[in-house]
Amino acid sequence: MRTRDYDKQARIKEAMIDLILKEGINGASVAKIAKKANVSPATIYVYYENKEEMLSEVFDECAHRSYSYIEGNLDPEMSGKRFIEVLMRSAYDFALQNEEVYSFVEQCSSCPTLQESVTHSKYSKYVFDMIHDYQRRGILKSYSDANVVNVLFSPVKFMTMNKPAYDDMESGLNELIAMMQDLLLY
Amino acid sequence: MRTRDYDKQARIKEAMIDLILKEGINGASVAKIAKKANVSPATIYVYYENKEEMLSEVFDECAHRSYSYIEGNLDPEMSGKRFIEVLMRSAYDFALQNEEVYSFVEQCSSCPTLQESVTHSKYSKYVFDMIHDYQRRGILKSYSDANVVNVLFSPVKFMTMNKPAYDDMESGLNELIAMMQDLLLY
Amino acid sequence: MRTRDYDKQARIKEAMIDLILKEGINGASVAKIAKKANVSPATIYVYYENKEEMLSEVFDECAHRSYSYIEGNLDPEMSGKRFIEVLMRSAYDFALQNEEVYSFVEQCSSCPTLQESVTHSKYSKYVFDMIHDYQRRGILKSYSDANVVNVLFSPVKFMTMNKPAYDDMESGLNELIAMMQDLLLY
Amino acid sequence: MRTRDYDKQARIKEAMIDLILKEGINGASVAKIAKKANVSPATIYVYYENKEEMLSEVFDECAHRSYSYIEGNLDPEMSGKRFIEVLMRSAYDFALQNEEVYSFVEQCSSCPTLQESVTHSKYSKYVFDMIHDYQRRGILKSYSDANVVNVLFSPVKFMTMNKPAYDDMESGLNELIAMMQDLLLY
DNA sequence: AATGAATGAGAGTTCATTCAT
DNA sequence: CATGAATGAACTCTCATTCAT
Repeated sequence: MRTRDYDKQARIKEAMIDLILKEGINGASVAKIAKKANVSPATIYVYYENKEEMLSEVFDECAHRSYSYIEGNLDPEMSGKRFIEVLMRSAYDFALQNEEVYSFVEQCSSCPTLQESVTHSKYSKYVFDMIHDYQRRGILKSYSDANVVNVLFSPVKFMTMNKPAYDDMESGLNELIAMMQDLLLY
Repeated sequence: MRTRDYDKQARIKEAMIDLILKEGINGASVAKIAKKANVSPATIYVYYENKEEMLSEVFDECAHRSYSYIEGNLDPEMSGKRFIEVLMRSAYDFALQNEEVYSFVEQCSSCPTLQESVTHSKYSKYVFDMIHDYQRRGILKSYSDANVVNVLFSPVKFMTMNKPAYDDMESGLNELIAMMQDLLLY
Repeated sequence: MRTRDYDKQARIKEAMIDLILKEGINGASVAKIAKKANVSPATIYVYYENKEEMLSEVFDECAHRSYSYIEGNLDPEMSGKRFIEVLMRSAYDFALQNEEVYSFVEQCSSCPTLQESVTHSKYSKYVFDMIHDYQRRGILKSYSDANVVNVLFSPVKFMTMNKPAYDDMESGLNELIAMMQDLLLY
Repeated sequence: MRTRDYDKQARIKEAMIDLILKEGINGASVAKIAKKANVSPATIYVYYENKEEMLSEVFDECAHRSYSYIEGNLDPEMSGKRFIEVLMRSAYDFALQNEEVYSFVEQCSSCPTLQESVTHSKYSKYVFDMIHDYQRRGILKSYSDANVVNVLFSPVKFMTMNKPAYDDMESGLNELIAMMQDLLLY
């Protein structure tokens, strides 16, 4: 259990994410966030210059959490096949377990006002380094970075956003992983 | 009585899409839309029950336009290789030429309030039928419908939303097409 | 059963009264009235100059219905005691049976905009004539017209508007009638 | 933080009552009230949740003021005759002097939306206690509470609302008081 | 006579933000 | 640092009414 007056900023972030997920980006007004976080609206402006900054900071943190999770599951020793599987499955699992955060990030990504702050560092250097390594070692086919990342992540994202299209998510994911292993590995 | 002015309705739709794209979904207020369309705010409510209905109706039309464009470029006689190329390139071209509409559709897709009206008929029956046909004729590998559609469309979408990740869009697209031909065809 | 296209004006009046009673005077917008009466908003302006005229005309008719009902129960031959009883009971019965109309009239009475058109002829000449007759014949005490009418009607109105104050309406009314007979008759 | 400005709240209340009386309940829009009270429309929502709450709160206060005034003129030592006179005259005086408030309360009473909050405690316990006392002492006839209150207040109310029916208000009131003394006292 | 379309004005309410303490 | 009060601007939507057929 958290202490009664734990970090205000954390409470604000949480409240914000919560509200965005429950009521959409429009539902997350400063007033509502303040009430949910149990602080005054004015207090929010002690921590953030304005609402846009709030959004982008919270977004960054969410994205970071996501990368960390994926990276935490990776291991430079694993085979190319396993690498692909772990990467895709991690992204998928994270999306399911933290559906909130993921959907929040998605929502921000398509909000024009935020797009600038978003595109930077969308995928972690760590993952790129591993990809390059597998390519150098002749395990991964030498497609362009952008497209490798693209086919590894965008179809997973598609799955989570189009669940109704899939009869069985688990086997759908397995098939997708197999497809990408087939496509990217020698 | 006055007859319904369908040009007016068209102007409203256009103004709406325009504004959403320029200022995001939040920037597209009824008042602004009305001003841009050169009608009174009240007039908008002659054509739409409320703002949500506006969004979803315009969304539907946009989605429809997109499918029509893609379908218009397809031809049952073409080879499997060409089918994949045309499909992906059409989706990409449409996204670029009608960047407005495409991005609008995207934006709506990640707006919680609209998600219900969105998932239905996301991809056209016509395309599914062609896919099944190619599969039956042993040209296309027999992956599940959902995943075939997934890998054909989501990476293209990814491209248009992550342009900065690509040095050269054209060659990026070509590579992507080649990858999918490799993946899906026998 | 009414014929399918019976008098439009009647339908408008009814719809209006209905709406006022169900949703209050503010709930009775021209648009809603039109929809309920199954006519176009514009049609209403064929019959009435504007909304105020509508209100006052409908009000007048309601008031008239009320007087007619009361007058219909009176009979010049009856005793003073009976006269008072019939007058009060009629007013009360009408209020209950036509609670709608009565409450509508009340509501109009306290709407400043309408007060001018209301005060005239609030009580019928017929009733006044009977009162004068009973007074001339030494049956009714010779209080001023205004006060006789006042004590005969306002307490009944009070009852209908303060039902919760009464345990049993019927016996409350009986007592009230007895009181006024005691007060007004020699 | 800024301290609540109770003068501001008072100005809002006053503005509201003022407007309701001059232009009716419909004429008292939030914007107009705000302008008259010299505050921003948004400020009103600092003090009241919504317009309905505004109305009912202001109504309550007005009703309270009215009771207080009447009670202030009563004295347990006075004779039954005097009690009736003071009660009716106070009600009448208050209605005239604070015609605004009184008419406002009336208007609210017949507004369907407010009727719930209105019926409670319409007449003060203090007055009831005095009535019971006079009855126990054999001074006041033992009619039911509801009817005693009814005949003491509703005719006065009638007077103030039907002034044109009276040639001379003062003598009209005197007659009415005499009538009720006659009716209610042994 | 009758109507659906159209509208300017305004309704109640919430917004992101600043002020004063 | 932290806050409730305060706000102008903007929000979605409805109003009574008129227009064009």
